Amino acid sequence: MSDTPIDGYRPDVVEAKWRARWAERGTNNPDMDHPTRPFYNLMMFPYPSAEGLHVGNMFAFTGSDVYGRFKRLMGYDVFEPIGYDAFGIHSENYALKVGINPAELIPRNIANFRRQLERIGGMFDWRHELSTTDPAYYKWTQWIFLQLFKAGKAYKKKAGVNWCPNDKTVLANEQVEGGRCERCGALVEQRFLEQWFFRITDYADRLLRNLDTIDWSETTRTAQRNWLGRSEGAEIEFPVVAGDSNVERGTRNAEPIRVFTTRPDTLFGATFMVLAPEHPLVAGLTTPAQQAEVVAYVKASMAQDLVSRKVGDREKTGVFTGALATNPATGTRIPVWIADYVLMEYGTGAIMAVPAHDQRDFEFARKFGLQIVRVLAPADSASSALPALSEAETETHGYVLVNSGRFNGLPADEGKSAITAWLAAEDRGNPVVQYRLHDWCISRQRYWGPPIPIIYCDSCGPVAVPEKDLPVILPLIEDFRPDDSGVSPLARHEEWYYVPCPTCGRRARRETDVSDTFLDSAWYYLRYPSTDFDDRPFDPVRTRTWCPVTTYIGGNEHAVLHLLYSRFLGMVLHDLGHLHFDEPFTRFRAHGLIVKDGAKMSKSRGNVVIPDEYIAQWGADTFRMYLMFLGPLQEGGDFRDAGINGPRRFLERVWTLVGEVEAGGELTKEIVVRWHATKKKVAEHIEGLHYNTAIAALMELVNHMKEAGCRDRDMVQDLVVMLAPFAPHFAEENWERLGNQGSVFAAGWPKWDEKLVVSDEIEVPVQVNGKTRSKVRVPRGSDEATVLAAALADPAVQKFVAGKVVRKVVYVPDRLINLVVA
RNA sequence: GCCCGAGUGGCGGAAUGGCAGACGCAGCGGACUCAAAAUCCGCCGGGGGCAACCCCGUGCGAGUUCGACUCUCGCCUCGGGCACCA
Repeated sequence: MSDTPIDGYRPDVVEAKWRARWAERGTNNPDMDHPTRPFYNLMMFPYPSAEGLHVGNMFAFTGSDVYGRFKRLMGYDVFEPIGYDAFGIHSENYALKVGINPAELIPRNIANFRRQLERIGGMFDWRHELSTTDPAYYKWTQWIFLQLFKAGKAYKKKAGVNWCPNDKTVLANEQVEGGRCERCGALVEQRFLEQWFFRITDYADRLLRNLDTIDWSETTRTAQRNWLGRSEGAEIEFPVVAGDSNVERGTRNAEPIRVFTTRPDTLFGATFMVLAPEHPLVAGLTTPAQQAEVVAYVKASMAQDLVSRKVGDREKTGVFTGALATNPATGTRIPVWIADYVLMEYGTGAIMAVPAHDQRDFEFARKFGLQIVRVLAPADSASSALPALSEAETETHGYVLVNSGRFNGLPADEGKSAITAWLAAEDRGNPVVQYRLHDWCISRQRYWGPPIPIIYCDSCGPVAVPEKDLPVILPLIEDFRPDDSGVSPLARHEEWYYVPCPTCGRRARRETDVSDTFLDSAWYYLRYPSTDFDDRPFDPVRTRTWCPVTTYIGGNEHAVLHLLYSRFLGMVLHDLGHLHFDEPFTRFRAHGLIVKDGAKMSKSRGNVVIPDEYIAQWGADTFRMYLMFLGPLQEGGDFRDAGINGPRRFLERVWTLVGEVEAGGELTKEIVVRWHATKKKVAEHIEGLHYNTAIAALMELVNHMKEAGCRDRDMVQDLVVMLAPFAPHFAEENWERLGNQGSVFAAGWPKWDEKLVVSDEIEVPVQVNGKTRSKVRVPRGSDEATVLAAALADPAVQKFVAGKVVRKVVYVPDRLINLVVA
């Protein structure tokens, strides 16, 4: 009986005990007002789905938590908040599916998320928990809208928008994938509706430039650069022929057509022009003879959705307007066409078509029998013989201008600047920078979001809701189903819809659109430190103390949307004097994905793993260690539950080790070196988010201790501290078992002695002709002669050197010696 | 099509241009046990050899180097993003 261990490792007991202690003692709550070394450790907050957090979420949260806990041990006051991104189409669609109001559904989901997040042992400061659906939160989302509205950064315009006929709402361009709704997969159509936009394009240049100043994952920065889509080129004016010929043809409008091109070097090859069907000049240009055809084409292309129009491999279509324009370089008269491959929302909505050097123009010219003139040729080709093209020649490197008058012979890139300069001198064009980025459409004709705080008055126009009247509460309505009208269901709720005008007091109507979920999440990091203030969105002192976010970890699926919008809003709020910084996230790292059987986890694949049962069976600490041991945080890993044994066995071993400690024993030099080296190595690995190798280093130390029969108390204690970021409950319990008071997180990361990190005697591999043949033991820092002598004395080396001449010796101190023989 | 990222044992994965396969899983052998589990010890890329050892080996093909998983060039495959953006 007495030899039965009564203190075996019981994760459930240990974890429940420490969850309660942390809550009771406020272990995870930093001093918000007087931190000595504030560190804002942020993880992208989750959308509280009905299914709960899956293993992929747990991987990400734990990854962020390990880092926060590590920083805590390194002596920082770490603020690690958590909240819920609970508004949006996703929640609403689910609510529609199950027929329960999201206002009822969401709190349930949140409760489940909270339970899971507590169970996994996150170092969250629950005092600052938030949900975007809380009026105390969205009051300030509305306030932010008003700041942008007042600053002229929010505006309303009628816009061709992506309309999902199934979700019955407008979608942002970002929510359309391959012509289909990102959420439901329905084919998206084009509709024209009044929409609210934020002027993010005003910030395109700054959003791009600042990318060089922030410490972000390179993949994320690249994604943002591509999304911003900067191109340099020229805007060029093509006069519409106003002379007799056009008058005869019946063209009434002689306003010039402006085009944007990135290839001014090919100007001499522009043999026709194409306008987008929606282009305002189309009506005026069209000749009576072409009228019927043009009108029919415009109508047909408007009926299409915005997205399927943009599918690149479609057969080209278009019609001739009857008008002619003049190529400003050649003076030639060229026909003006309309075609839907030219998009109104990019550039000027009109192009000069250079079929010889642009594939789209080439296809169009082929189909409609338009002229193709080559104006670039390989520098080494005979100028006389230019064969007909079978596809557009888009290469520029090594190409020179031909058929381009006085620019002939110039390399393409020089031609670009020369022609642009000439156009500018002639006042027919100028250099221009274009961005692919569009303004951010923030309105949604839906129910489950913060109402946009605007009131429409017949006499005063659109009026901002006074800030004292915020929040505009989202009313709880029975029928939140969107309909086909293009108007939010809120319009059907009359006592909410009609309000007195804040300016004149007459009966007016509320804006019924709600704002995009991305607006909620674009500023939540600002709210966290200030959730205890209800009279301001973010307290200036708190914000100055904690922001910008020190380290942000999240998924790369938000590389362009959320992260770009947050940056934009940061810039706006900075420029309006609300923030002392304009980049919200100093350091951002994208975590990888957890895959299951080689495939991304998703509901549709049916391979989503729910962590609860694993945590119940193995404990949160084992599960955390297992997830972190799978692979590098930034790369993700393959979830196979067989491997969870490993970390559990390891924790058991450490548990046993703690029970066997003895103080003051003699330590071998070797084990001391390993001990110090591990303290350093693990810290470095965690800092670099290489948690898998950090854990491996701890395992190695334990293996060596067992091998050496070492049960040194100090060493075991350091081991427990180093385990704390990964297995926090376990570490707390063992810290206590070792006789310590208080939290292990107050202990600080174990100090290492730089002199003891490396041993005095080392093994140097000996290579002969680059192949390792032996190793020699020499004192650290030995010079070449010493190591060479030792190497040559080694029989294993002699075997390969005997009878040969050593031509060269490469010696890398303390690393390797290579003998080159022949 | 363009832009990122990645290809290493049966599996997850390690390796500032310097001992390829750390650490772990699975597997095999052994100890303990009436037995099993747990635990502990050993083996564990392929080929050859009784053995000491030797040869081959990091998606494929070249190259740079005393030395290449690592750098360069050209391919192949997979994952992700963008895409009629002028």
